Amino acid sequence: MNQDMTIGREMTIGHAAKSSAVSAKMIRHYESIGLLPKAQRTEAGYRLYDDTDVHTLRFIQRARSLGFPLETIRTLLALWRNRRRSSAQVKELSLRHVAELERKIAEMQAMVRTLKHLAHNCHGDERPDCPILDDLAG
Amino acid sequence: MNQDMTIGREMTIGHAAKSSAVSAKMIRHYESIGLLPKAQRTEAGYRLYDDTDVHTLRFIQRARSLGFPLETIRTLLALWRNRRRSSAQVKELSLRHVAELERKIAEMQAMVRTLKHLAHNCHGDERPDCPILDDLAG
DNA sequence: CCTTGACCTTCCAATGATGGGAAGGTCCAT
DNA sequence: ATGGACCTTCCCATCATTGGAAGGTCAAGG
Repeated sequence: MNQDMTIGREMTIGHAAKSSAVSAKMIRHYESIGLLPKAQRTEAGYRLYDDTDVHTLRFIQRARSLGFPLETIRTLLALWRNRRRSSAQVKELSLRHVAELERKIAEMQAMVRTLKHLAHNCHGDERPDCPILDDLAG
Repeated sequence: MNQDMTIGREMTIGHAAKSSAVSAKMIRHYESIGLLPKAQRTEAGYRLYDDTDVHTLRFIQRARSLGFPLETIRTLLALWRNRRRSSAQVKELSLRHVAELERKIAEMQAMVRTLKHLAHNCHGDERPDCPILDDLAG
């Protein structure tokens, strides 16, 4: 009687999407690249997800929100599932990702510094003279 | 006698690429999307570039190195060529770009902060316990 | 004259993560 | 039975760039 309400938490892709904050489009995509196992299907071909699947999707979503690339997330998922993992591996992956983020941040900060300097020296009025264009023109 | 050496600075795409630090591939691509005018051609169909073209390519290269997207560079090139431009327009484009860069920087910095915090609390040894995975798993 | 190697050409495809949309099938309530 | 809200697969677009295949051109040297 309460089988549908409390036990069988199977849901269609739209519900799994809302529960995990991962779009249905991306859920299908993750399955297609093997990041998620192939979902169960109804007789009509609809994908079905359970709580475990949603848990995995949330894991992916959180990892994406921290900027991890999907290939790294693939490894993180394997480590998460592996009870004999070493935390050193996870930490290593994370710190490499941090290093990559910091590299990109530094790159962008250099751009910002240069641009602010150039813009600071630009009148920004109706006159055509512009140190920004002068810089770009070499 | 010195026509080839000093006056006719026409060169093939490979030379233009080296002179501008823009790859031949990208020069062709920029032409195909209309960022560069169609290059002159030899009878055999080889593209030919002169100093003005190389100047434009360097402009693009420099703008790319400051992170400007190609569509913005299209506008910057038009302003560069327009003697009646207002420096205000250039400054506006630049500051919008700076704002976008700063937005991305802040986003990445938040990721770095979180990841460093998590990694700091991770033993990073052979044990499986890992606050990073705990966080991702929610 | 012919070969070799370094150029050049166009066209197609991949990257990484995501979104948009078409064409068509399914499910459920009215 | 009809409509609307789902679902399916498939293709395409983004952004800037690179890689490669298949083939043409050019200059130097044997």
